[in-house]
Amino acid sequence: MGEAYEPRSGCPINATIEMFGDRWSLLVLRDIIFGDRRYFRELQAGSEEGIASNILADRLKRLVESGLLTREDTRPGQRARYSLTEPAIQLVPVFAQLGSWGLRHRPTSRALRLRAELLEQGGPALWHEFMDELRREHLGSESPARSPSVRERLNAAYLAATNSS
Amino acid sequence: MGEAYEPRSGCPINATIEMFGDRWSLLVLRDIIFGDRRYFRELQAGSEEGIASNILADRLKRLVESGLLTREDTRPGQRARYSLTEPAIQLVPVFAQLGSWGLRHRPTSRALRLRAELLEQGGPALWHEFMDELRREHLGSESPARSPSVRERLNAAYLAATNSS
DNA sequence: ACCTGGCGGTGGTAAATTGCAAGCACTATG
DNA sequence: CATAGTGCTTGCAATTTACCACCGCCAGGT
Repeated sequence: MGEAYEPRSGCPINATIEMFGDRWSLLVLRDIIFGDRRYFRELQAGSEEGIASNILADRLKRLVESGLLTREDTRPGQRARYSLTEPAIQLVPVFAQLGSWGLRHRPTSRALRLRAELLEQGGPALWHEFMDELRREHLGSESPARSPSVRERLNAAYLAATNSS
Repeated sequence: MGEAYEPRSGCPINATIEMFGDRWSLLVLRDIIFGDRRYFRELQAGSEEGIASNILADRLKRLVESGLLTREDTRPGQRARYSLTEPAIQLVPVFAQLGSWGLRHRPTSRALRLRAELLEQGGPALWHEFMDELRREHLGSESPARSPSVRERLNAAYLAATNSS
């Protein structure tokens, strides 16, 4: 994977799977999108699944090469911020469907399930509101911010569940 | 992967990725769902991406173990038919979103792109019609069949594109 | 100048996965 | 009896993945 290589077939589903069809790429993007993690160590330390540092480094590099992330270029030793690109932001509906399927057919923890449930209930309208929010944060687009943000709502539900259980 | 193992985390997205997060599982399901391939050699010979027989055998076994497919049990030497289960049928919206993303952000061939475009234009209504169709074919549920079927429509568009180009 | 802690990684190694080519046991057909 | 077709299985080499420890760089404090 990585840069622009030739896909095995011209099928859109295959072409997508070839970019994300591994155990980590989508999880890294998930943490950036829903967890608002922008820096290497934030991503590593906050990882639910415990990603190893070299795998995280490799995936970040591939995601940058394939145009899903941009990396603020800094001198070595200084922390660099990663930002989503428009293609990555458009993965929100994919995440919503993956989450919906998972909460119906896989064992999940109550707190983490809530995000997927809210995204499902909110439907495409909520997804697009969230995508606009991500464009503001990551692309610096100039559109009015609503409050509370979608992520704040998702996190509030998560926190409420972890405290009350 | 395979049978019911403990997921790395309780996140629905991760739980889903752990089932399909490889380069072949989803493609096998795609061919069964959209290509109506039900037998081992049909799947191997018709594969756009050229799956090897041992990998196909492994993935079919895992998909059966994890409850996404059922295998008609036959005497050895006789061909066995694979059928989708309800969880697998509910992957249709996931495929639709993966296809939509792929045709916007990845190079795809015109003919194969059409299926994804039709699924996108049809929206959730078409997805559910298609899922009902799959339930009839694979689960033997008793509901009235419409004509032409969704798959017939998808394939007709595909064939029209391959002939005219 | 020097230490300290945070920063984004790299290297070594072992395990798992993949892909290719053959072959196998069985059944149905002629 | 031979042939073709069924769903796989077996070796084996090559690649990929993953875990662990460790590294060099820079900023800030003293």
